[in-house]
Amino acid sequence: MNAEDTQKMADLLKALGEFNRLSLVYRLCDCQTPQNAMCLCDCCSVDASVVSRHLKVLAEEGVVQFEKKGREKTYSLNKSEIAQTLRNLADKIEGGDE
Amino acid sequence: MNAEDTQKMADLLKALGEFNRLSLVYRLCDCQTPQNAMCLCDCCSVDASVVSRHLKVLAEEGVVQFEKKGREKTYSLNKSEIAQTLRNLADKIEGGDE
DNA sequence: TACATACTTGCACAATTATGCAAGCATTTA
DNA sequence: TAAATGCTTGCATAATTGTGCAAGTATGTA
Repeated sequence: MNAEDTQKMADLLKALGEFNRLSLVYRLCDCQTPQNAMCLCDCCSVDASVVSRHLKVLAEEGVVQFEKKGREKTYSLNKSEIAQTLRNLADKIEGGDE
Repeated sequence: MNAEDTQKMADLLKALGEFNRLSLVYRLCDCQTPQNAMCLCDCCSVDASVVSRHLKVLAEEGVVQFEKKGREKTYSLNKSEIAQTLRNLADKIEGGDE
């Protein structure tokens, strides 16, 4: 495993490894439709600006994607991509590629 | 998902989400036998004291386990447990439990 | 006993991070 | 146009984190 890929994986895990960000991810798990940021604010008891920044981190790491709709931004999980990445890590840890 | 479980999962992901710690995990992936800390030092270019502290974090989160052997400590990955936890997260994200 | 090896711990420090508040921008509505 | 809504950004701050060095402990060896 080269350093670049290791860093990328670490960055993803770090993005997921914060309480409020993970809460946002869990919240999005339960939504069938994309949600705007104000709606997502409900799941963590922090300022809206904080939620905005956490969503930005998640978007930068490819965990969520968003669409701009008027003055709203609607977010959804990149479910299959993130799930696949986590499963690949699980496989590697369990020794599936040796 | 309750707050306690969310925090626990976030703590695990945070433990994995740092470059040198993830490097240690990857290194242990490739070892068939438990490795001592000095050997593990090779995979990250930081002081031995730093490796010691990272291994402590990984042990606290249950990522690795160790055995004391004389003046050495030999570390190994909790492969199946961590792999299972990551797969559960992947399943949840992909919506497998709805 | 003296020394070497394997690790841990205390201290200091720089860098990063999470946060709230206030002010900003963009868009929609009255 | 004025006001409301949804979100972002700048600033300040407290807390956390990663790191190296030096000194410590514990165990093995000469």
